[in-house]
Amino acid sequence: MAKSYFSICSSYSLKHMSKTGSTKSRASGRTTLAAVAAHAGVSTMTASRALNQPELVSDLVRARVALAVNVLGYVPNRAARALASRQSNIIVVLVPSLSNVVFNAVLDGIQTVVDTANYQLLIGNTRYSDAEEEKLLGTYLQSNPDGILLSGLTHSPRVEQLLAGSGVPVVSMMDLASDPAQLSVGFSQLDAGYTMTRYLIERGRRRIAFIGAQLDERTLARAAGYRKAMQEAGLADPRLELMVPEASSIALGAELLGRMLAKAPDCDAIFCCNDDLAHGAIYQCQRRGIAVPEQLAICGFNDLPASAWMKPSVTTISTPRYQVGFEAATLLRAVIDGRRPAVTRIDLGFTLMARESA
Amino acid sequence: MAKSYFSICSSYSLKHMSKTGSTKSRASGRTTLAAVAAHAGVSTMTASRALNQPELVSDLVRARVALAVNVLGYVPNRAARALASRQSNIIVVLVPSLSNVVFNAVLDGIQTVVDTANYQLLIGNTRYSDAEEEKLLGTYLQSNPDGILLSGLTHSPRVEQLLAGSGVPVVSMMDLASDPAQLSVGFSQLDAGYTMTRYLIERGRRRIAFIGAQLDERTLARAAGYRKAMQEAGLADPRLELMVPEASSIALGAELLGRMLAKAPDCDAIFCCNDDLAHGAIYQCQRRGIAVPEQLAICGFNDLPASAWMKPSVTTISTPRYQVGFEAATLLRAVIDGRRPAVTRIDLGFTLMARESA
DNA sequence: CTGAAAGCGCTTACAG
DNA sequence: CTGAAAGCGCTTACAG
Repeated sequence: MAKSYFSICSSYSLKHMSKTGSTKSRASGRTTLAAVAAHAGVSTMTASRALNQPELVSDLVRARVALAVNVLGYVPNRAARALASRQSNIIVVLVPSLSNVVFNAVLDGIQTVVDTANYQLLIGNTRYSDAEEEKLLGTYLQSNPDGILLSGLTHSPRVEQLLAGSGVPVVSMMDLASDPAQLSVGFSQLDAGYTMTRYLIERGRRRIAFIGAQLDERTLARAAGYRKAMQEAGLADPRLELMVPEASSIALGAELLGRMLAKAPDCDAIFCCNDDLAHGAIYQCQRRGIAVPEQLAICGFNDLPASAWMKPSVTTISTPRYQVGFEAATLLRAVIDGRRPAVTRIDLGFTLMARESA
Repeated sequence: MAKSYFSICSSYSLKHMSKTGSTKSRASGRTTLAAVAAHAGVSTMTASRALNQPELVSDLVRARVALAVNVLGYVPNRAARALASRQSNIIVVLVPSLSNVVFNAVLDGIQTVVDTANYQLLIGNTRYSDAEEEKLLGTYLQSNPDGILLSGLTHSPRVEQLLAGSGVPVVSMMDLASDPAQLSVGFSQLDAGYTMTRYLIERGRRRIAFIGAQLDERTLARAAGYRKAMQEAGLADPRLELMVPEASSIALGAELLGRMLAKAPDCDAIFCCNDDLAHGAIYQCQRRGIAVPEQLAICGFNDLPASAWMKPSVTTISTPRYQVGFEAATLLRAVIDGRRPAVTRIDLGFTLMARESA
């Protein structure tokens, strides 16, 4: 099979060469639409139409062009198409992490929508860094994307400037924008933090600590929700907060548990800003012989797969991440297609999963 | 800042419009290199050189072009560049999963290499499906990539055909090719499976089971290594193997533990084809009151972060996934740059992590 | 060190 | 339903 493919290629090359003459050619050597058209005995633009708007072309032409495509092994040149049509069919997605299950699910949701169209996804990992985000956006803007999907509501001035200058439609994912002019899909991170803290208070916990890492906008919003609930209940105490800029991990959770306990030995619950930290904290408790939840309640955020299976299972907030990706991409497509969305802010909510650990 | 940016844009637009005249223009409206050149008072190609080969241009020209770029907010059009230069500066990466920590690390390693050059990564998630891989490759080939990074050694005939037809250099990741003409970076999955099984045998285990999911090439190679060791030791028994096509997960590991125990109640060790399954199996043991490793030894593969922290910690194989990505991308770059690699098969090895669970 | 011309491989109006 | 011409925004030889 591979062999016949090669021979077809070379026979075409010969024809092509003799036609063009042996003068310096800048051609790439790959089969062009012009070659397909010649093979099918139609003009280039008719061949183009047969491929892109087949309903505008006669059955005969469509069949002959299809045959030529197969025989010559034609692969359209996307760069040429993008240049001529001034439409890249590219959607850029910027996420702060690829190793985070949350953003994997978001990407999955986006992919599902994108797969139904002829879009190509340009995925960028900002690694929670403004500088990286600026760099990636600058690079990806060169590809003239039709739309952009961003994680989070707030971005650096440089990013805002690039975005404004490009005029490309943007949808923000994960949290809800206060400005209705900003398209956003997610849920209120602050409300979720508040809800979890209220849950702990209602279960009788009083010295509730908050452990936060990475300090990205979502962690900060969850912390704000925690603080609000603690203040309302008259339980607020700054010594109960431990915020570090390092990346979340199980190892960090284990370490922060120790630091928190040293800082506030009387704390009776720990709200971890995500499940990775919660898992690490629980494993550390197991190593230290601290009973969870009897001595210390521990809860997380995001409901990672392990949270339901661990012993004790982990109380956490389940987040609609797949839906976030799906709805954000759907919204973006609508805007790209020129439809004015009725709702500019899509709240997908969250669910408290009460389990054994808190 | 955003405001001043806008005003610059519009003032330029006016100039541009008046120059072009009000005839039907197909222009995108974005600043072109020609506009930059005009602003700097040089020809378009000199402006191009100032940007791409600054050393070939006078200091004065370089400065004037740089100024024009800033004033006009020029963003190069990648499609135009790709078309004119017949070089896309795109590298395609196809991985079977994005939610797997292993491939996240591989992508990280690739990114590190790619970031040092002006390459753009086109990341595709094949979801362990040949059909998806064919579709993605077909689409990505339209972008005329300079190189391709593939996961695994074997691919469908259609993929092989597309690859051969494109003439684009390919490096295979994760396992080692037997054919030296095929560029590969990874380690022997079979040897790793063999090594783990030998370890269990040497620790006195006799009824060693193998649990495999997904049944991708790597799982199959690990199973082959397991089988080889079991046969050599005269311990082989088909009832000790449980292979299912479903995707690996903690939940599946928990389920398969039950099925394995029902199938072979006398088994004294379970080699799980990856850590997700091992974690699920261990959690299930905790729920059933089965002592690990006393009653049943359980080991995994890949050394996920939780494996070192769980109680019991998990015996597993640590794999050089970041290095795989890094070395594969480095090798691919060398080939793209026309260097003939001295070694076509890079063995990065693996490490057995002996911990509490086995 | 700099430039006029041609061309990369497509699609877009405009005709017929 | 089909086609001749122009153009998208860059870079590549080739000169000077």
